[in-house]
Amino acid sequence: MKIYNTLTRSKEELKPGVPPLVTFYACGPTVYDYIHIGNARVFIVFDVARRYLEYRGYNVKLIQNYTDIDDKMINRANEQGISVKELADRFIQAYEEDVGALRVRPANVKPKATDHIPQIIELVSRLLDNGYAYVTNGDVYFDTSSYPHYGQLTRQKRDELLAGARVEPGEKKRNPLDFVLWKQKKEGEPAWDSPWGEGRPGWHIECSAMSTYYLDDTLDIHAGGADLIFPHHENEIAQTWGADQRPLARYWMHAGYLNIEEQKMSKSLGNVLTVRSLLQEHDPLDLRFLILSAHYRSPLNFSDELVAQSRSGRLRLQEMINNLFSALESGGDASGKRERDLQKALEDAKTRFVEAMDDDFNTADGLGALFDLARSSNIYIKEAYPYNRDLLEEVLQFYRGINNIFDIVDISEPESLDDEVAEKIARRDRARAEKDFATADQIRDELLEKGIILEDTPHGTRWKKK
RNA sequence: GGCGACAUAGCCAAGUGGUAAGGCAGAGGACUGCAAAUCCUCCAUCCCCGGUUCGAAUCCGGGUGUCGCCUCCA
Repeated sequence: MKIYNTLTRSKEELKPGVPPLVTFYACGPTVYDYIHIGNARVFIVFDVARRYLEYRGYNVKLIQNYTDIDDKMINRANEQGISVKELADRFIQAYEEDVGALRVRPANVKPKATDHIPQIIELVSRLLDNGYAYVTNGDVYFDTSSYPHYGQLTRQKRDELLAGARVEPGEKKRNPLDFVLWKQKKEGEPAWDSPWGEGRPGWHIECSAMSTYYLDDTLDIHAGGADLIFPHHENEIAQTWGADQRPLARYWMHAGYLNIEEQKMSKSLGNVLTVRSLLQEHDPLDLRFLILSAHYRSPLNFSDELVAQSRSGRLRLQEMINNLFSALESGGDASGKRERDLQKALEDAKTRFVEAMDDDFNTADGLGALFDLARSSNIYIKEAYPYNRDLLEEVLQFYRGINNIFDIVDISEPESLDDEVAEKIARRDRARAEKDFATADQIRDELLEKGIILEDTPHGTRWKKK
């Protein structure tokens, strides 16, 4: 299993600290608003990564934090005239709803920054003790000049970073690159007692504190969106080193950007697409499929056309699953060349899928393997009759396993038909046998209105829900 | 200015040395009473110019173009 490590800019063999355990920390949302599709990409991509690692036999412990205290939280809460806590509660719930609809599985631990103030204070104290931080008027800053490797993740030296850095007026930093660990309370802001007076944590510190608290040692994987590389993850690395003289994580994974119609999503362009609004008109599985159709590190350009394409492609897989269930009804124990061909196609797909995913989670290539098997499976169903029931089950079982990672189709036993509909289908079949196509078509239209689509196959009429 | 990524058919997208996966759309055909679903066929010399090599989309050099980061944006 190879993973692209942003730290080394290369693919590396995954070697967890204590296999089969993989400790996985994914940066979670700042809960001040509904998440947008760009956020969703990150969560979906790492959800799939996590599930694939489990598929490969790893025992994944996933931590995903909620940032529930920072400037954005405070500003938004003030705008809305509610407390930061109320804001956080509301959008944590919204997040869980949205991401749940997208079938992202919850993390094992979902810590909030505000629940870990003691750990944060403790970490800041240690940084001060170790000489990596300084206090200015109740603020505590990390001293980037004290950490020689600062810039390693960003691949820039301190002075190079410095060249582009902006200096905010009125700041109490010694150096523009220094960042705040603890922020002194301003009037009307939530605050906690600390050795440096009342205040609140800076943004970067929470992840270092919480990952250390829950996982105790160097993380196997630390993941987030590409825009977190600098400064967020760079700072986390520096902090954790300063406090504990150890790397924060072995592998750094970053998901690429998602743009809208070639443009970055931004409030000023008015092109922010929330998951909530997209779910009004799109099937969440189509969105998942869309995300997985590109490699996670590539930029992805979201558009209505792309959603439509994704849907068509996804429905091809869904239809194939339906075909499998339908064929199972007439499954027997046939065996011959057709069975051998399908068996071969199945083995090929298994191999290719794992090879693709083992190569830094190449989901696009993995999908290719699924489509290839879909064709073979459809050919088998079309040409071989009766079928080999065990083989059909085996194919279905493969897709079940894959879908436990990708989650892009529904694989469940077809519902049983209610008597009224069954009777109508029987009546239509009689009409067709008598070449009374007017009646047959009328019944088909009738059922279509009820959301039931009829398809005539050489082996009888089958139905599906619209 | 510094750092970095990317450039494959109408669209999306794999492929990192051996003569271009897959999906969507499109065209033709098979099947069907008609449909639907499905299957078959067709549809790219991989941004440009050099170089290395028996052989390059894949490696090297030089261009061109697009994008990102250097601001508490995923």
